[in-house]
Amino acid sequence: MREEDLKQRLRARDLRITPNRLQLLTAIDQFVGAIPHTKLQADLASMDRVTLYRTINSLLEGGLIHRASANEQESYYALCEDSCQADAHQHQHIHFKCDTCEKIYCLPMRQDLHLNTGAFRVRTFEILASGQCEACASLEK
Amino acid sequence: MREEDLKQRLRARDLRITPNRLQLLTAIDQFVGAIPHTKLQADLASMDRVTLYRTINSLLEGGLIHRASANEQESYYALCEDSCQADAHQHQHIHFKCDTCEKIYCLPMRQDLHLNTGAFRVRTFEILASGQCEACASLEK
DNA sequence: CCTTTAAATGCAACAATGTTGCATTAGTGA
DNA sequence: TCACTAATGCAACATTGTTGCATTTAAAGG
Repeated sequence: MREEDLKQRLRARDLRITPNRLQLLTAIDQFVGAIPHTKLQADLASMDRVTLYRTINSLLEGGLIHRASANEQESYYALCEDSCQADAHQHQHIHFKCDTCEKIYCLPMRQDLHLNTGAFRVRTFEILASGQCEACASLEK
Repeated sequence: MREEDLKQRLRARDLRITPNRLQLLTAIDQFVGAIPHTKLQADLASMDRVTLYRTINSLLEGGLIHRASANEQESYYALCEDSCQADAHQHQHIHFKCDTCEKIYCLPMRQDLHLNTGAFRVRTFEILASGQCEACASLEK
């Protein structure tokens, strides 16, 4: 994605354009799949550790990125779609962790999932899946 | 659940029966929904912090309990169904977090979910949902 | 019931992860 | 260019999770 596009996204959410934010967005954007926090910290070593946490938070609150869980301690981050609203993320996608390469992918949901949960009213949901990704599967053949 | 049942589960997995393990299982069993780690630590304050971590790990590996993610840092734990195998947990259920009371519930899946993920081969999955639970919904009326 | 042995426990120290306060710097609108 | 507020860096702290090691204990066999 071009830097101008990233700047545009920041402006759209009334977030100031700073070198740190652009660096962070670029790192997230260029990584295939959702990027682990530790990788961000390694890649953006020039940025203060605390600033990284706070910058991530700003972008989360602004709805530019979202956090992908993975049934572990570590957090992963990915860019949001344009359609995401800051207050009501509709991530109708699957966070898929490959058992082989350990990357986290954000896959689109190809069907409308209706969770039949009786009297429990579902507002949002997220699916964590694991298995083997396309790339690793084709390597095995 | 009776203590004898809990002991039986430990025996079935070749895990020694100790007061700590029984305490931990009882705490998890009696809590409505999946119990947060911090709550375990508070309830089992007599148990060493490290021992708690190790005991949880033993029970996880033995397949007596499972971890429920919740798009946050904190881990939650719940008893497994009898059908769970230690090596291949098939938790075809939904981890539902109530926005109001913040409890985590393990809801059964009432339908067979087929995740259409193309060349990505799904081995296991977990669904994290949030919204309003039955109890909180009925209080509002 | 006693002995033996490996597993479980408690404690200390450490490591990793995340947070808060505050002084300084920098982005943005006037 | 100025003024104002948000963003940053640094130090300190808090929380969460891990490792090593000496001691205790569950449970199997005589």
